[in-house]
Amino acid sequence: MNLVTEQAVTSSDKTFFQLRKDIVEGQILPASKLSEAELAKRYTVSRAVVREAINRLVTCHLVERRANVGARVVALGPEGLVSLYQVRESLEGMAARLAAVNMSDDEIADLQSLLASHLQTVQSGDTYYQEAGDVDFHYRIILGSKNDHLISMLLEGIYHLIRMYRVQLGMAGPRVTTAFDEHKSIVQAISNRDGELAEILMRRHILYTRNNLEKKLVQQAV
Amino acid sequence: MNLVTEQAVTSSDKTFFQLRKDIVEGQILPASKLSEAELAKRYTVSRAVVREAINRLVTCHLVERRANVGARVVALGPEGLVSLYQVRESLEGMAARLAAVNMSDDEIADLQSLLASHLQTVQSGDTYYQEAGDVDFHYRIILGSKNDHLISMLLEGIYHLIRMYRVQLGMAGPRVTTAFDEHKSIVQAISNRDGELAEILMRRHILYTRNNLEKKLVQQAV
DNA sequence: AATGCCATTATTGTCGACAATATTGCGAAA
DNA sequence: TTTCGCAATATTGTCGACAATAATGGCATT
Repeated sequence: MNLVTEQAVTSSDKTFFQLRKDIVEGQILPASKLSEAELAKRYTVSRAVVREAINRLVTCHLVERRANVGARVVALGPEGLVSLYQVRESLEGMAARLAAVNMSDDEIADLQSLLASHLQTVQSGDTYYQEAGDVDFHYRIILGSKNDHLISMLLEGIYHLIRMYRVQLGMAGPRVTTAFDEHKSIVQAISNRDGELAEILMRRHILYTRNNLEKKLVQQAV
Repeated sequence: MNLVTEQAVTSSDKTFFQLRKDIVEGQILPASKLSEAELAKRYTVSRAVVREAINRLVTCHLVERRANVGARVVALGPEGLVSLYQVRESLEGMAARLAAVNMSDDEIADLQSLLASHLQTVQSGDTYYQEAGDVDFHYRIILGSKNDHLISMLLEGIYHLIRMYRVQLGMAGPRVTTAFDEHKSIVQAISNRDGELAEILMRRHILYTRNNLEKKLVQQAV
């Protein structure tokens, strides 16, 4: 299966994608139980395909399963968010380092033009596509690492969990202009083929994002 | 399921562990096909449990599956080893950083005594337990990070793949005394609660190990 | 009234059979 | 002879039913 254009070929794939979507987007609430029989009825498939879909969700760390008891959607806590961002900082920092070495000149040019279009968006005050743009930016660098292990861990593992947090905490993400400057310097480092700097900047960028999220989390708790 | 003391409760668990063992230890060769029917006969279980076991192996990146075609044990190449070690360097560096903050004083004391016992082993010229000792060292630091995502990625993901490589390349691992000194300085940084240094040293340590493996790989190719 | 035990019930784990898809090998046409 | 297409075969995907295990509730005992 391709990592980016995930296309569902089997019935189990579709159920998996559907369930993942429902969980990440909050249709199915955290800590809720996933009954195999019930889901089988809901999606009009056999219990076997639901089972397989659930197993895949387990490997994404989106649900947890106990033998002979059942599967529950993970419960999100502040510690979970922190630990997730620690892993993300580590992996995506390495991705930036590798991207600086492994991206082609064309890919870097594309990345720069993406950045330019983001600048336009920011200046026009349009905030709607901001998150999508941010995701696009990070995706390109991750893919630019050309490291399959890294790519799959980030794109089919961590990123869905992070999206789930974002939806759950109801944050479309502020920090637009400052984040843009950070993106800009990362691209600069990559186009200079300076992997070490790219890694440092990417890690800082993610750390700032995390701090920002935690701040919001505290506000929300009050 | 506990991450360290993995105990098989279900039939599918046992089959999974058995298959993983057979693959990692080379009983089942890389790039060989995993026929569901054949394995079901071999282990005297139903095809469903074999299927589930194979799916779990897929998530460990030990086998690859294509829809309607089947599953094959991954083929190991030099690039794969490099990309694996890049991920390991990144994650385990972060683990060391976190361990410096999150390990208890008792755990650090245990780590130091482990190091002392390793010194004894090295001085006595005994090389047999060297690899086990090395694994034990790294495990403690990984667990010391107290980050569940990090722990599961490393211990139930990457480490089995690395073991597979080691077995496949037939290297019990040299570099005993130098590696010991590196371990020593890492422990020093951790007991000083210096996370930043611990991360740098761990990353260097893993990079050296990788360079050493690559050298062996080239020698073998000649 | 509270607690511990046992039967009941519901849910998950396992199985064998059938359906759908990919591979293989044969034969026909260029 | 080579290549294309089709039929035969083998393997995977899906299904419903049964077995095993855990959660539930009532009953008896203290």
